[in-house]
Amino acid sequence: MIGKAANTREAILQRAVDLASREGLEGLTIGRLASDLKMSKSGLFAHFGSKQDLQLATVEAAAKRFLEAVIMPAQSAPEGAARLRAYCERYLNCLQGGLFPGGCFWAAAAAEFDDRPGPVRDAVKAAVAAWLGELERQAAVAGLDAPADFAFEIYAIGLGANACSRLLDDRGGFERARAAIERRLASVSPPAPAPA
Amino acid sequence: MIGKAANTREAILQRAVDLASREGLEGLTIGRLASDLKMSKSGLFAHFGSKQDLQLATVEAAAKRFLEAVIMPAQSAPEGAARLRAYCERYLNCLQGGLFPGGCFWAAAAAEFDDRPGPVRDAVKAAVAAWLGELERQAAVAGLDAPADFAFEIYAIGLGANACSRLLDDRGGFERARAAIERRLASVSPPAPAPA
DNA sequence: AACAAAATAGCACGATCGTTCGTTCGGTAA
DNA sequence: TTACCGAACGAACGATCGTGCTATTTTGTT
Repeated sequence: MIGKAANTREAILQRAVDLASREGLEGLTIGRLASDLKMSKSGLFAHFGSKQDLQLATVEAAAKRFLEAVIMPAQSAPEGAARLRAYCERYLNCLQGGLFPGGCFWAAAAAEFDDRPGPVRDAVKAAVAAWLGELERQAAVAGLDAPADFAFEIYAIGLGANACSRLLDDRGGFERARAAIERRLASVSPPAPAPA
Repeated sequence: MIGKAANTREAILQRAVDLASREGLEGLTIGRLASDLKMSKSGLFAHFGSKQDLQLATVEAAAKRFLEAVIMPAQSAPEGAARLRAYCERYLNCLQGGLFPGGCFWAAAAAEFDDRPGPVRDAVKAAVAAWLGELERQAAVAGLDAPADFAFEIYAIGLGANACSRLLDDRGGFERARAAIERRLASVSPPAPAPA
């Protein structure tokens, strides 16, 4: 046993990601988080030292959750169009399945911190840029003629689907997103065959 | 003259829209707003009666600003593809030109309130739905085969361009957005001729 | 110029924010 | 058993939040 602090910290961060996806990284309050976890404010606070450090750790935990739910499971698909399909399908499934209970963490964090310079913004920006970069890389492998344009559109469609379902209560946005993505991929790779 | 309160209220709301586009509708604080305008908190507060009413009035003022900068000027273009082009061009120009100094007010408000039931969320939702509805209507007039899908994509691309420029500091997102939109419109209507 | 009404300021309240401090508890090592 | 150390706690700090009250100033009407 190397210390139970790590476990506690992990539990705090999982809850923090959930809370932040609903209330935002700023609306994520130490008192609220502590009472949710039945801890004292000060006991929780001691794990981080400042609210900004808590926010940074929360962003990191959200990135890990996204990585494990979307990126890693898709690594079994061959690079290129197939992996792009795996990424998009998993991303949309995660939105629908509630990977983040308050809607896409990154959409919320991006909107909240895009105008607040500082380490938190930098961390969010790095995570989103990595996602866009990976999309672009796979698009290049797939042979799309403008990989950066494609990555932009995929990213935008994800934002749209998230907003559609969360704000407008229109779950149909997911299907529209799937169709829009498939429309672009079909030009370089035929759609996956229907299961037997 | 029926009272100068209306003028003061208007000045407050203009500043409130600016502030909310940067800090969010919740980060929009009465004290901050008052000191920005060199007013007392209570003097400002008296115009609204509650923070929620201030937020609702701010949403309304943002809708008016958007209407006057994007919707109304485009009414001179004939309905259909031409008006869609006018909408999109004006929307993107407004993002670039700083109609809202903190990036698209609606993108920020949508992300912030999509999980907070209440009158503010309803107002934001209504405004976004109206924008989407108008896009869909014009897409139908233009003869696109799936107007709702088109409206969704336009909306998503707007969100993407906003995030791209605000979070990623990539102004190129605007050009990508223009290209993506034109790609869809070109199928039913040739691009506008280059000026002589 | 006097007066009523409207608009703004001043002040204080309870609550909550992030943060600090001193203390207590539980487990490990000597 | 005793000494110790990391983890969590409870109380409190100053600041700021939204929100009431009561003056005071400004405005429009006579």
